[in-house]
Formats: sequence, structure tokens, C-alpha cells
Amino acid sequence: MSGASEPTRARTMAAQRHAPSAVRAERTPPVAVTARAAPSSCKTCTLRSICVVNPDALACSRQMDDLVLGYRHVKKGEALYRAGDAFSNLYAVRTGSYKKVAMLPDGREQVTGLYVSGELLGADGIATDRYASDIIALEDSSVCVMPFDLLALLSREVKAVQHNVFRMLSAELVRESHSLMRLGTMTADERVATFLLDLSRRWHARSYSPSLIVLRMTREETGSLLGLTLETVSRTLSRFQKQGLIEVQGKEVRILDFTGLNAVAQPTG
Amino acid sequence: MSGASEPTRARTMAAQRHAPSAVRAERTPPVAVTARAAPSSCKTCTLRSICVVNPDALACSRQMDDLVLGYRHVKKGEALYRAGDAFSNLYAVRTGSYKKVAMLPDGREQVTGLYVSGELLGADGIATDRYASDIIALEDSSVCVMPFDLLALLSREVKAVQHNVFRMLSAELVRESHSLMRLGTMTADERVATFLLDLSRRWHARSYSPSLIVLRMTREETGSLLGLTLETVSRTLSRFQKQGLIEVQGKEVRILDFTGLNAVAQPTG
DNA sequence: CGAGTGTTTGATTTCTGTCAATGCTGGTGG
DNA sequence: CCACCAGCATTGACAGAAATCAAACACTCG
Repeated sequence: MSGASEPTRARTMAAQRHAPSAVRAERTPPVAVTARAAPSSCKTCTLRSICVVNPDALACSRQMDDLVLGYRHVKKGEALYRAGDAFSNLYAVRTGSYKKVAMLPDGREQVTGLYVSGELLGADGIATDRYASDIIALEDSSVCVMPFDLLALLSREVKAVQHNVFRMLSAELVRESHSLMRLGTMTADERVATFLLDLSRRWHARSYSPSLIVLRMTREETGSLLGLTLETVSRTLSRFQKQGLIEVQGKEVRILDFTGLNAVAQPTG
Repeated sequence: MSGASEPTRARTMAAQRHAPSAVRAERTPPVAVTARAAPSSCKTCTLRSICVVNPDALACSRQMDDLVLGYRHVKKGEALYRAGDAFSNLYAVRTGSYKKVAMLPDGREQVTGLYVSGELLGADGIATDRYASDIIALEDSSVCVMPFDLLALLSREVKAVQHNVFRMLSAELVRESHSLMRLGTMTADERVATFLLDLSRRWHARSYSPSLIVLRMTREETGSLLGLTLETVSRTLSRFQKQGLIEVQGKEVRILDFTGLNAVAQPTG
């Protein structure tokens, strides 16, 4: 057949203007970095296999250990860094989780990312020597501090390090493209479904159960990340539960039917 | 005052499921890269000041010239590369413009980026050694071909090159974050207004008039990029024209009132 | 100049945002 | 240890912004 036209499928969705949170996390203490000597090396780190600083792939793990200056702990609600802060370090998430928040001049803010252990933070600061967003801890968390100058130096000396850094940055780009896709073409149901499956996959890669997800974010934050309102997120989760796809108890979500959820996420996939 | 609640402002907007284009640009000829020796060096390139390969910032411009293997021309509608193609090169846009397109398994596709001269293409391929999206020329265009291995090598040898590459990648991340913000929290009016202003700024940086914009994309592609339907884009442009903000003639848009357009883009900024 | 793609505009629909009210939960202090 | 309270979540009713459907119009290119 000649002009085989794809079925024109389209749905309405909605976006919204997120009101600025009444309560912002308190300002970051100027430069009070609680950097401590790393008690354990990257070589023995349990995150080895998934970390941005993957020493398994690297010839000289000795140097890798030099890279991590120390740890920094960030309490729930506090910022690792703020948009506009001077850039100097990249960070690898050690424990806990973080949200990336961008702000519009009028005060509206949007969650543009969610980061868990092994993932890279701070790359948006390289471009202008100032971080471009806020990173806020969703729970008491910690990071490995990697001075960028040191990383750059190592990157010049060790090809494997260089490749790893490039790969990290590229992976981040790919992730953001996926988010763009989600916000650009997906319905609310699809957004929530893909979000849950994405989280499941990420936690599974960290040896957690793929079916039990603990959402560290509030419904409002989740909504912001997905380009939805908190009510729509809540309603969608409730409906998924009614449909037997998941089981929701507050911040805990258990995936009961992966196949079904996948079907929602990718209708005609 | 205690619980000073910010005014909760929010609006409905909509997103949609973009139907797959009935007509896809024909497949890329396998590996038929029309690489020609670069007739002029980066040193004398008119894009010098804005190019990702900024030789002005580099000590040894001799090496920079080695970097660009040659040019490749891409005809309107054709692909520079496709998602899944083996990764080997990064590209700097030389002439023309390109759209980045991502596809869902069910065939829906979304424009996730627009690239003009001096900007970097291909970074999404580093992560997995395969490109993650399609890059399609919006008009007859060309790129400078930079073998990634070579770039990596130079990057290890010359600190300035390394920093430039990192900066490029980071800048791309920041741009995508801005897109996320646009799709996540903005109304249709705001999306179109920020899009126009963004294009204006980018063209101005390339010594074109900041007020005259030639949209190389169709309304459908523009809509996809902005998370809107083509009808909404068209209506919004018409309304902006009626309000005296712009003047629209097909693909040509002339900005008449920057202040007014800015006000639409950032309501309470 | 005709066919086909792209654009504009109108009428209608709908998904999701908004407003509102109630219920739950987890942290804090007596 | 328990009661209280503020923040968070759920649910319902309603409204509205943008999608969808549809039709006419304008370019462009062969």
C-alpha cells in the first residue's frame, strides 16, 4: 500500500505553572564543606559497578582514590549547592538521593532531575564556572567530593578516566533527552508509568528489589519532575492501584504488574 | 509574617501525542561520508568566536586544524546520523541547521533540540558508543567532522582543548535543562515567546539581526520541540502578531516589541 | 499551473489544572 | 509515651487551556 498513514493518535495533557514553594530550604552555609578523608577507597566501594567513578574500568585505581577528596554530608532539605554558586567540584552520590531544581525569574521552580547513588552531580557548573541549578537532598545524604581540576588532570593522564568522564556527561545528556521526551509527548498516565519503571530499573541496578519503590519526593516534587500537578500524580497513582498495577502506601509504591505498567507506558510499543 | 504563602499561580496547558510523520526522511546512506579536506582552517573560520572548537582560546591552533577531518554536507531532510548508528564522530555545525529527533517505540517522535552554526552534535553517542537520536538537516547544511578519538587525544594533550570540550558538553546539559523547564512549567504563550527570544539571541550571536528570525522548521516540528501542537503554535504566533509583538509571514518572524515579548516570556520576572 | 504539503482559523472536546475540603502521618514537646 | 500540629496526600467538583477535528487557504516545486 502506498500512503499508509499511521493512525493519528494524540491526547490532551496539561502542564501547569508550579507555584514557588512557600518554604525554601535554608541557604547553604557559605563554604563549610565537611570534607573528611575517605575512610574507604573507590576500590572497595559497594557502588563500584555503577558509580561514575568506575575503578573497575580503570588501570590505576591508586590514582582514583586520590581523586575523591572526601565526603560531604547533606541533611534532608539542605542544598549541596545552589544555582550561581562558584563551581569547583563534581560530586558522586554516595548515599541518599537528591533533586535538581531550576528556577524561573518569577519564582516558579521546577524539579529537573532526581539523582541516586553512583550518579554524577555538578556537571552543569563546568560551562560557566557557576552551577546552573540547585541540588537539594531529599533525605539525609552524602556525596563523594571530586575537585574538578583534579578530575581534569587525571583525565589528561589516564585515558580510561577520561573516557569514563566523557561517558558520564554523555549519559546525563541522554537522560535529559528522555525527560524531554516524557514532558513533550506523553500523557499523564504514561509519564507516571515510565517514571515508576525508570526508578525500578535504577534501584534494581543497585541491588534493591525492582518491585518496591520508595518515593523520597513529595507528590508536588514528583509532579514538578513530570510536568504535572500533585493532584494529577496522586489521582494517577490511585487509579493505577485500582487497576491492580501497583500498590500505594504513602511514599511506598509496589509494582504488581510490570507487563501492565509497561503497556501503559508504551501503548503500541 | 509567618506563613507568607506565595500566590498559587497555575494554569492549564496541554501536551499531546505527536503522531509519527507519515513521511520519514529517507534512510542515511550507510557510511557514505562525503569527507573532504578542510579548505580553510579553524583559525580563519568565521564561526571562530562561537564555535565549539574555539581556536582563539587555544594555544596550539595547529593541532586544532588537525582535528577537523573534513566537512560533510547533509541535504535538507536527510540525516547526519540516526539513533543506533555506531558512534565515532562529533560534529560542529558549519552551515544550516538541524533538528534532533527522539522516537518512542510506538512511532511517536519528538523534536528535542534545534542546532545552528557553531553548535555541537553527536555528544549523545559517547555514552553507549551508539548515537541516541536522529539528527536531521532542516535545510541544506554542512558540519565539520571531528573524530572522537582524535578529540580525546588532543584533549589529553592540550589542557585548553580539554576544557573546551568539557564546557561544550556542560553547556549542552544546561540547554537541555532550560528546555525541561520550558516544557515543565510554562504555558503555550511563554513557550513560544521564550523560543523566539532564544532564537533571536542565538542568531544575534552569529551577527544576524536579532529581530528577524527565519524558522526553518515547520509548525509541526516547532510544536513538537515546544511540547505543543502545530495549531497551537500557529494560533499563538497569530495572536502575538495581533498584539503587535511580532510580524509573521510564513516562516519569517520579525520581533517588533522585545520588551513586550519578554513580558510574555517572564510574567512576573 | 496543478498537486501536495504546510498554514491558518473555527468549532468542539477533553485532559488535566484549579479550588476546596477532609484525612493521614510523622515529628515535637509536654 | 502520647497528644498535638503542620505538612502531605487523597478525593471531588468544576473550569479552562490546549488538543482534536475539520475546512479552507497559501506556498512551493515539479
